Amino acid sequence: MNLQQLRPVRETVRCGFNLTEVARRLHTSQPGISRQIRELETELGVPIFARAGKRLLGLTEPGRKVLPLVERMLENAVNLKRCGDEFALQGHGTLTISTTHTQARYLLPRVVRDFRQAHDGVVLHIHQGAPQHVAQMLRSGDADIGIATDILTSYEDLVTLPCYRWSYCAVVPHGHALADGQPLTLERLAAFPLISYDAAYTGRTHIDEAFRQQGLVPNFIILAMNADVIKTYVELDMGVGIVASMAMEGRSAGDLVAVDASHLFEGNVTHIAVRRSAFLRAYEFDFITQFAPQLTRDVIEQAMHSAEPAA
Amino acid sequence: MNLQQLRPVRETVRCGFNLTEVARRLHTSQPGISRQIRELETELGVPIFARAGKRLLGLTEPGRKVLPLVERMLENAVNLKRCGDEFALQGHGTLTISTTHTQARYLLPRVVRDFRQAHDGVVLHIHQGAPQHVAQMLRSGDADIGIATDILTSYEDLVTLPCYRWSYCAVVPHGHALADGQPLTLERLAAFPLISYDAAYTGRTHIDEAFRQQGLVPNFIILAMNADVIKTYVELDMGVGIVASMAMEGRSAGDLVAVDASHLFEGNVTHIAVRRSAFLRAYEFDFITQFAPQLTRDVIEQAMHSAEPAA
DNA sequence: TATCCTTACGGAATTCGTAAGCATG
DNA sequence: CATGCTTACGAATTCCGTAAGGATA
Repeated sequence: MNLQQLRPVRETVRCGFNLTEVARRLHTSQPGISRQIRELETELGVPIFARAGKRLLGLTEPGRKVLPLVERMLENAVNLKRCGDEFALQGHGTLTISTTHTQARYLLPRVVRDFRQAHDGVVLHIHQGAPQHVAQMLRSGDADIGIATDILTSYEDLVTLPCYRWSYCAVVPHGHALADGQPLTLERLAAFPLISYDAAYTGRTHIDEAFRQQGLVPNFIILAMNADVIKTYVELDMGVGIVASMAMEGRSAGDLVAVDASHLFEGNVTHIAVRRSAFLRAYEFDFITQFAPQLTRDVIEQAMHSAEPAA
Repeated sequence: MNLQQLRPVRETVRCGFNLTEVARRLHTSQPGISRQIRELETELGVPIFARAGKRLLGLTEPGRKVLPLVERMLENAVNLKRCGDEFALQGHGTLTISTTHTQARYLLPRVVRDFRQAHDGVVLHIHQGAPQHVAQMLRSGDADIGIATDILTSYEDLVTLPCYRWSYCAVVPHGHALADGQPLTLERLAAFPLISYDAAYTGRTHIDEAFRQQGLVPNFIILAMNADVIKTYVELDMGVGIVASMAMEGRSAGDLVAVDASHLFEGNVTHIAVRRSAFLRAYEFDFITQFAPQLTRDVIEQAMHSAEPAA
């Protein structure tokens, strides 16, 4: 058996069973891929892929059983390499974070600054995307650490740790009727055209839920993907923005005013996640602890090695 | 990286860092071993073994970190192969049980008979040894399933499941003073020369403990490794035997009489164990369930995938 | 001096890419 | 006929065992 034979198998599934594309992705020839797959199949004694004539259709029953083991194997190989690198490169390395806009824009800068100071040999990649994209990057091994709200909790192969709780605030232009110092209510909010996050993002469900429970129908006129866009439209006086409160920290001095709305909507919890079976390098532990101080190395390791809280 | 490079590393540790012996054990040449180790070290970029000149002394610090990953990798390779075999051989295969004498002699026969009936293509190996030997065979991958009392509980890489509780009985020749129908007491027992298990076996600690707590000093004249030996000496009228009660089931009709002692000594629990990261074939689940009906496939899988009950 | 690891070298086996073949939508 | 997988073949590489070398107890 050979690790060379495993990569094509994993990639074939990811590429929708098109060997030509697998070859392209793995930078090798298509017959090579074809052969390695068949070699593994002969060695294991079972067909992994279902074929119609010369075309691959999907996984066979043994294939479905074998695939997770193949993936585990490949992940172990990466872990082994990483473990070596940690000592070999002594603090140098790469760290890929996948996260949503809100985190990347408002929470990470401080953490990243401190992290760079402590680990100036580590090259940091920060990917930004929708929460489910974050999860996918983590699971495929394209990212080491994922930071997002909610969504990450549902995957068994990820370990998801709560970091902190946050809530929303309304954003209005200076002198707006809602900035009169009176406490905000859902009724008052619903009277204005609203601008907030698109449904796929940042716990929008909690916003909708709050209005629904009060029997109110909010008038969302723009659904944006991040707070910067929302604020831009608010500045154009197109409506009242509802954004994560950290997007307005230290911003009330500008043209916009933040009005606390934490009592109106259920709070969201930002989570940080890693692959359960990943080998974390020392600086990865450091990063996580810097992002959420209560998540010390011990806490993280314990969470990774313990089971799901009721699967 | 290559699986060929990993095996020598694991074996080197097991052989006490003697490459010549590693080569012998892996049926290859010594320079080959030497090279593969160095190749892996170069690829990882760190030395795995500490060397004094040309001699290997032990693991380096990176080596200690790398070793468990190497072992996991090799185990995964075995799992993958097994997974294939399960489909390819359709019910054929091998099952290696490592267990203590008491289990092998008195409990397993019934289970093995039923198992063979259900899986006549599976070749069954039954190894017998001391409890710690059982654990060792399991951990090294030389056995698939281990059955023993107590000891197995302490390893993190093993999943240990309780099967049933048992206790002791005294064994005396027909017409012996202790076979008078009166309930047995520790005092009465201590008055006779005793024959029981060697300290390394089958929960001897509970026997010693019971006497100690009553301030009695039992007079053990023979410490044997299994009940058959003990019974032989009892038949020669050399003393009173104390054996696991299942060793006397359906035996009171012979020359020997069993006298219940379950109220005198704390009960022992027989455990069944597998490697936590093993891939269990269908017939392995079957075997376990046949040995302990409450251990269904679901129960076993849940235990394997969940964490230790407080590490 | 015996043990034990490394280096050197050459033959064997494996690997891999190109080119051609063939089935299918 | 375009796409997609397999087969065929030859070059390049890798692998591996034998033999010699050198260090250490």
